[in-house]
Amino acid sequence: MDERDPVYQPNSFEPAWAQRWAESNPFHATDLSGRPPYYVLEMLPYPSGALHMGHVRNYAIGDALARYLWMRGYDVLHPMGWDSFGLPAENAAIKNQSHPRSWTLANIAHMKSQDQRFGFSYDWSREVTTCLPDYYRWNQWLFLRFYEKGWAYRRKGLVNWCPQCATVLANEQAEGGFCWRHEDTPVERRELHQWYFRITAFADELLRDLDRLPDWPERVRTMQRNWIGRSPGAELEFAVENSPDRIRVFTTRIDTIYGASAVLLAPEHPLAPAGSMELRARQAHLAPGQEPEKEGIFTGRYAVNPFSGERLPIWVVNFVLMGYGTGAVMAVPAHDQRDFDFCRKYQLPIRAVVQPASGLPDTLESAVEADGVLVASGPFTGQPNRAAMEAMTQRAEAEGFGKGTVAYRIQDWGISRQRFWGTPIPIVYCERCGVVPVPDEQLPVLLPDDVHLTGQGESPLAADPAFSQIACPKCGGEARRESDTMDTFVDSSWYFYRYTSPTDNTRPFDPQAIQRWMPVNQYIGGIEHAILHLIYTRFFTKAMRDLGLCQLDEPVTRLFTQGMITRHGAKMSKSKGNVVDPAELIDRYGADATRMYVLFAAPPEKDFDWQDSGVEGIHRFLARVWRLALSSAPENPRAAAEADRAVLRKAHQTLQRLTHDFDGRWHFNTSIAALMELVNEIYARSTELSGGARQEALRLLVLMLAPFAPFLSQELWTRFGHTGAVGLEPWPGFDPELAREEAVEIVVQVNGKLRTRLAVPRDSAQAEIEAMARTHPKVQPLLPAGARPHVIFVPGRLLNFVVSGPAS
RNA sequence: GCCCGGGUGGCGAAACUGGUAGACGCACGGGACUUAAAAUCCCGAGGGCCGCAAGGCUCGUGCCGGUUCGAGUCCGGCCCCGGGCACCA
Repeated sequence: MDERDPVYQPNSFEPAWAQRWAESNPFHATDLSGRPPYYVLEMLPYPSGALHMGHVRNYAIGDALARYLWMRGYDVLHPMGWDSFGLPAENAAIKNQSHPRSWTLANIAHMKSQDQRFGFSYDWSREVTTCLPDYYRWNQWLFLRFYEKGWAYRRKGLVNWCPQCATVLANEQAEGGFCWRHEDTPVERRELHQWYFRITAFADELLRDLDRLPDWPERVRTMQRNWIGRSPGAELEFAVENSPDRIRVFTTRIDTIYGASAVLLAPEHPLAPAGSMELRARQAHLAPGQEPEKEGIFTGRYAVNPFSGERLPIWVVNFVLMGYGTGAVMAVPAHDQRDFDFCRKYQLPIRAVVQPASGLPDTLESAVEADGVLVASGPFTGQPNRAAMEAMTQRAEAEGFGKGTVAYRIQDWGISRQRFWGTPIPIVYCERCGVVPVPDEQLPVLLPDDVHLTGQGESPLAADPAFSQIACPKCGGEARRESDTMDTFVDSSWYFYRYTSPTDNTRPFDPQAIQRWMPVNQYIGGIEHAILHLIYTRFFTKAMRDLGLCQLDEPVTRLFTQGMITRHGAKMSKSKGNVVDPAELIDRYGADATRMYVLFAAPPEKDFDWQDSGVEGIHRFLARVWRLALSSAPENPRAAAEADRAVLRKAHQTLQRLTHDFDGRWHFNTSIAALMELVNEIYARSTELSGGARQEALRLLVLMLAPFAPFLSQELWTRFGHTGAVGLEPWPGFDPELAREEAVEIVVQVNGKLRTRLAVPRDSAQAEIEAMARTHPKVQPLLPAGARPHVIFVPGRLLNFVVSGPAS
């Protein structure tokens, strides 16, 4: 290499370091050291084949933080693993006539090597792969504990079915009536036996504890609040005329019951007459989010208002949901807009029973949902409606036809999937004994090695007699294994507990390791997991706590949601052809430049649009550092103390800014900008700098680059003659004395308008500055002679003369 | 419709508690080096107007208004973009 003009060629040294790190695993959390623990976690990826830019952004953020924390003296747990069950592996297996495992493990190997090529500081000794029996046996074990508690149960129910996936979807995965993987495929409803996790038992706590997560983004907490959807109200029983049937109705507005005009049933309601589903069929082909016209069919039957004794016609309508409340409501058109629209269309009576302070119009043109005083409400007339709610609920309870209750939008989590590549549900069905859990000592229930996947029809495991036909663990008689597998969101609900003791083969995790590492100090991932994964994992924590497995209420203290990377204004996708492949960028610019660019382009929480030319700029910057560090320093006989001071001042100011950025908002774009400024300063002063100052500035620069450009900083650190990992060096402390600016620029304003700037020594007194400013040719003519203008002085910043009247 | 974000040069952005708007970078222009180019190093640059020039004046952070000596930042109203939820009784 030419000593005078060293050329920055990252690919000449990055791979060697990557390999060395892969072998020596320098960033392993020790459990033993005196350092305080810190758990930095990035969401584990699905091994789809190769890293994409979204991964790179996620990991570059986490890695900068993890490396910084190592340098700050923490014992950092920074693990990585693979969310490796799931449908794409099955599809690939069908295509390649192979086992899903081989495709999955090959992808993992490749993506792991990419992670290593990027220099991410993962502790690879803790790698967790969810599709391996070592991991999924604990899914099964946890399932059995849940089963014992009644939190895992089986029932027949209407489920969301995606014809593309050929499997069931959780409600969370079927939002808006479309599959989360196949956004154009409408979800069908099927009735199947399914296993459920009783997440609703924790709904209240999941909601309440959101208030104990101040370091989660408000956005995520709001989304979870809405998703849980708690509504306090009352459940009331309506008798049906000439029938023993009862209809249970849920309402949040019991106060309006004297204004009820009808009882409305969802088409799926057990008392809805045959043919009611007709109403649903007609709304099946609407785009998501489109509300169909309200429609109903009168059943010919009547219910009795338990408060007024009034006869109310029973209708089946298309706008009542079976999955919420009781699947039946009372229609109070005067005080609910939906009921209003419906009753007006079918000419049912509309009677107001709550009069707001502003009064009621003669004819209602829309529902009145405001609070007020009850009218025409029997004995409750004249009461404020809020107070009446309580009184009426009490009466319903006293007379035994109702009670106060709370409805939730969230429903139990259906976890059964009719797929092969997932955790087998450890249950056996015996003709004699019924549902029999697999005994712990028979775990894991292994997935068979020889499979014939077709992608057609029912569950692949059901079709495999070697798997499904077994002896009952209880009576030894003929029995059948459950052939469904678990939703992969089960796998990701507790994987980060496993990182703390990944090789424990006696239990899912070691409570002592949990004690040291959990909760996760900092979790980093995409906003798309705001509800699914992040609710499930909170649920698991609470359930495991109640099982005595850990003592945590919440799994994650701080959550950071990174922004999306788009290109040409759209999310990167193969079908749009706007994908940028990280591997190509490494070939061209190296790993350092690639990961540093995604941090430089925008603050990490913001979306940003990919600019191809941007990486080039970072590459140029790193090359500039390279040349600066490795060119032989010019002999500077004229070395000036002033230059030395200026450069060291800049270096310490940079340190201050970086430390601040890391400890605060993580605006790494400005951290990197500060590093660029420092480099510019060293360049500008290089001919007047003493050797010692130059060396010290470069030392600080290389240490500060370590969290962002680990390869370059390690290479330079080594070439400077140090041994060992630069990433484990202590983060330099900044010296406020050195960082302090000696001269400041004071802005001089007249009436708030900038007139001039004065360079003054740092601690100049106001009187001194004021005297200079008054006589300044730009200022003096604007000050009325003889007058004493009001002066506003902000030390170190500005001086403002306030003169009344026109300033000329 | 409801709930969050967000609107600043040609572009990505910066401005932390109200105090120099546009740091840093991309793209661009000029210069140095070179036979030449690339690379590199240095310089320039928000718009408009005036000036041969040094320089000066003026407008400017989506729009309208307010508070303040002073507003990108605070308050009120509106427009636009992105995201989430959406018949939840």
